Amino acid sequence: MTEAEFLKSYNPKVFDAPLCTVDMAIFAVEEGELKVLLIKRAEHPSKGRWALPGGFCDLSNDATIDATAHRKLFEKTGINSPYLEQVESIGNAVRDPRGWSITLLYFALIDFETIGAHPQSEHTQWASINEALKCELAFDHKVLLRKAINRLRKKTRYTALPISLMPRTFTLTELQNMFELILGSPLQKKSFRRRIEASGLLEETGDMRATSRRPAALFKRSKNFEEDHIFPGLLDVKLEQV
Amino acid sequence: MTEAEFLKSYNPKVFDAPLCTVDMAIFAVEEGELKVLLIKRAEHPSKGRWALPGGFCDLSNDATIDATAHRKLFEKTGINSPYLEQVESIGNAVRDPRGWSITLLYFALIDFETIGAHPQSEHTQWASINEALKCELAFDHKVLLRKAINRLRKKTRYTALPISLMPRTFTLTELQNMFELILGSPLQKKSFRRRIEASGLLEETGDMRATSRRPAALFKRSKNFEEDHIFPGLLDVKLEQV
DNA sequence: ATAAATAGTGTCATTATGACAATTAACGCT
DNA sequence: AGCGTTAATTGTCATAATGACACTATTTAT
Repeated sequence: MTEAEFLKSYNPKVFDAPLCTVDMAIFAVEEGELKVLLIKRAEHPSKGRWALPGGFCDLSNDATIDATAHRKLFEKTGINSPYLEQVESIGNAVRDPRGWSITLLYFALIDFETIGAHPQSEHTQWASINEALKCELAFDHKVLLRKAINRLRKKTRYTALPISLMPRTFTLTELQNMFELILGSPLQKKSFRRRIEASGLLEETGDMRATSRRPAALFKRSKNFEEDHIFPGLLDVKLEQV
Repeated sequence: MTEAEFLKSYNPKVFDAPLCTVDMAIFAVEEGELKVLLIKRAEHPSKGRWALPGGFCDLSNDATIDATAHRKLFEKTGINSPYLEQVESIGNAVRDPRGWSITLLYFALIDFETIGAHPQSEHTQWASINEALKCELAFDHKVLLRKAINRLRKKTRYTALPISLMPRTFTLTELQNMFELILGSPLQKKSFRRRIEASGLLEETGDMRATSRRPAALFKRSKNFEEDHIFPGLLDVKLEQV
């Protein structure tokens, strides 16, 4: 039998296949808090529970699983090009009452200022991490959320990832606040600035942020910006794993 | 409708689900070369091509995707408890001619000396990384192999992962050779030993390796061994990404 | 005994971060 | 204009970890 003949006679439905979904932890910062987008499930199972946005791969419209993730993100936030990273895939017989299921977990980092909109309604909320982890989330989404947060925290110790949560321009103090917010502990101002400057990831815009005190220089991503730039040393904080 | 009623009437087969497989890059070292296990495909598609070992999740026997990975590893190597890590999931419409498919990519690190057997036959070979990447591997397995190798190399710069490729006891020089083999560049003996010693991951067995020259102290994993121990600094090598 | 080879150590330089003080620039107030 | 307050920015030294490289130690072969 040739491969062409084999494929002609192949029926993918004869084997049991797991349910396959993409779930996303979409992070943003608002009012000095790290928040995650939650959707209230409109249908069974887990109807009425808060959940991470997600859904099935649409085989006829999504070319890749990343496309599915981008589509989900766009449907919920209107955002096209966020920082998007695959965290891990979790699959087992018990996580979804409909049957053996696998989810591809992503996280996205977005920023309200460049986007403008942050939908909030009866069925959509931006919950702070602590709030979200206190909820009874749908399925195993609490586990998923923990994995996403832990990944974000871990990478914040040795990469420049949190820059992707910032608006187009920002001050170094604002950026440091973002790092501290994610890590949950304060950083040394001087060390932080040295790191950032040595990385060459940012450049001054020339403008200043007008505040009630001494104005701060505004920075933006430079030509050679890469969000997961790896610093030569780890930031010395003890992470609380959630 | 209650959730129970919903589930009763739910048919997972009405939606098109992607094919879902687990593929593994199983690494081991032999004769000073980093090798990966390849299987010659017995069936269509890609019949006759070399491929990474893998296969479908067996929903009735595997409780989790990690169980599938462990099962595949055991089937091919007889090994039960290797270092096993999920690398990434790759899914798209074109990687498998049978249709939209997702693979969950893992890599495993094993060591021949503790295991004993390294199957090699007409249908099974341990190929050096360079050989394997020169082959026309089945499906997108060349891409998968690259991803697995790059992950291994990257983590070797800041973790103790390669210890999992070593036999139960080994000398520090042998361990350094392993690191150098993976990284593709030489390391400073002193720096390397300092790092390892400071980590507390290893302890001396008290025995010595008898060689034709000065004997070397044998080490083994200590109580507090953890394969992905993170060192405070990056090894300073420029990685060639494959 | 001596050379060769590999194991293991000593030492200083370099790089990066931690700690913390000092300086600078703006604002509001008197 | 001068002063206090606040936040931005820089200076300086200590500490930690790696890089470079030389030196010592131990074994075998000759």
